[in-house]
Amino acid sequence: MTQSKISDSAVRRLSLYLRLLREFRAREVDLVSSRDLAARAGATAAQVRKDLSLFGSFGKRGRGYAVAELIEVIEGILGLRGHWRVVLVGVGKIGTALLGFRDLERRGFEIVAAVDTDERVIGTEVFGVRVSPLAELGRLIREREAEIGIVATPPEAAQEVATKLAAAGVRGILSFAPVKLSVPKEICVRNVDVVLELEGLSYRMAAGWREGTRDRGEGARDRA
Amino acid sequence: MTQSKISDSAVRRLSLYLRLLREFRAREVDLVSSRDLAARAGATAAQVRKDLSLFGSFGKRGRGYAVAELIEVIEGILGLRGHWRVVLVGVGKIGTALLGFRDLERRGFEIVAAVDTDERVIGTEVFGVRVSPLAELGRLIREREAEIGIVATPPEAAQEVATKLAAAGVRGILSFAPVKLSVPKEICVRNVDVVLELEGLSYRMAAGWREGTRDRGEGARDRA
DNA sequence: AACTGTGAAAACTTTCACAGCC
DNA sequence: GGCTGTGAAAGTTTTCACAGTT
Repeated sequence: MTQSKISDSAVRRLSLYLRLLREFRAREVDLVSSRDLAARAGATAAQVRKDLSLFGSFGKRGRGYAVAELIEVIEGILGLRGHWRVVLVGVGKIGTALLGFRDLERRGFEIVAAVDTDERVIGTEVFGVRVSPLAELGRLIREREAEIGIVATPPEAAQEVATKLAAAGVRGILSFAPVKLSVPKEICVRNVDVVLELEGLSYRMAAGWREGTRDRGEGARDRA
Repeated sequence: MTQSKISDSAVRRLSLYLRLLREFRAREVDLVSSRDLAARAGATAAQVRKDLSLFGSFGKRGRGYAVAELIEVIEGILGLRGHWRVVLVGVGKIGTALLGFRDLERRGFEIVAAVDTDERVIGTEVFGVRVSPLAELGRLIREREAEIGIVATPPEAAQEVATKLAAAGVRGILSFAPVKLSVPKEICVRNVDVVLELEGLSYRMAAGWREGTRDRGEGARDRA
């Protein structure tokens, strides 16, 4: 059992490159070198080239990469041509923040339905999305063809919600609950966990980060 | 230049183990095996043992790890004995959600001050924390001895805020803005980026995640 | 018998360095 | 001259497998 699977970090970097490329485009730059991208992404030029070469040859030797073209290529790789329809479960503090976060839609993730269990929220409209009772979750997912579910409930409720999402046919779940969700393995799950990130900071602040800092970024690299 | 630096993923797993250990403790389990932890963390038993052995020998052969003791050990490793004082910059949707998120404090991260530029928010109290004008940021950090800054501002403002945080002496920054922050390299930075996570999901949903799924978790492993 | 701690092997990721092209 | 694409080398992380301990 060999490759064919691209590492998580490589995918993450592609997202990053994509964002940077859009900035370049907005500034009407239309050719970038791996070095340009690397400097801004905090990677090395060789890594940028390698990441891209995992999927094909998109650059022009001696010149660089065509910004507009590379944007399309990476969008294709990441599955971002077109919109994903997203259903939100839990309209508490995080859920509300997500509903108000225009970037999601601008980046191709449209929240097409929201549900909650709290009587006081059900029936209201939050940032233009009507909140339905949890019982409607399955129906809403099927009717609106949602493919991604966001879990923004208290941790105790998360597993039950994930099971329902899976049963109703979503293929991906983004969870803000600090618990490991068990779902059929063809469903992709990711977690966002602020406490975990803060603990990561804490570790580096307490222990490392003095010496041994692998400084990246600006410095000249690649054929130094 | 060799080791001595523990990988990010290992640190992340330690956080995870810590959380699981606390659950075990709440259920009055006082001895766990690497296998128990692994099953719940989505790792392998060997990995749990290796992660811990990077820092010392904390288990009892033939029995397992003492829950209470291991909690203390990991808290020590992660720098979580005692509280970190945190300053929040940006009391918009995300900032407000963070202020209302009691888990932060329970996990040792106390928000001791919050600032914003919006006149309508300045002077109000949000979940018990008074919001001050941005101009006060430096003074507040010094007076309240904040060591971590959270950046929850629009992306355009993030770099400027980060520079101020650094100048005022924080040693760690957690940023929700989708930009690479440049700060003196002794300051540790982490990003939380929901769009990036969704794009990661998108990639797996579009491309992989069919075959090649390295299923983990439940399955028997280690000395199989 | 159950389980840890750990060297050694395997797998994977990053960096190097250079041939090839514009 | 400047820059990509890529094998090969170096480095890192994960897994294996077993000696050692209770």
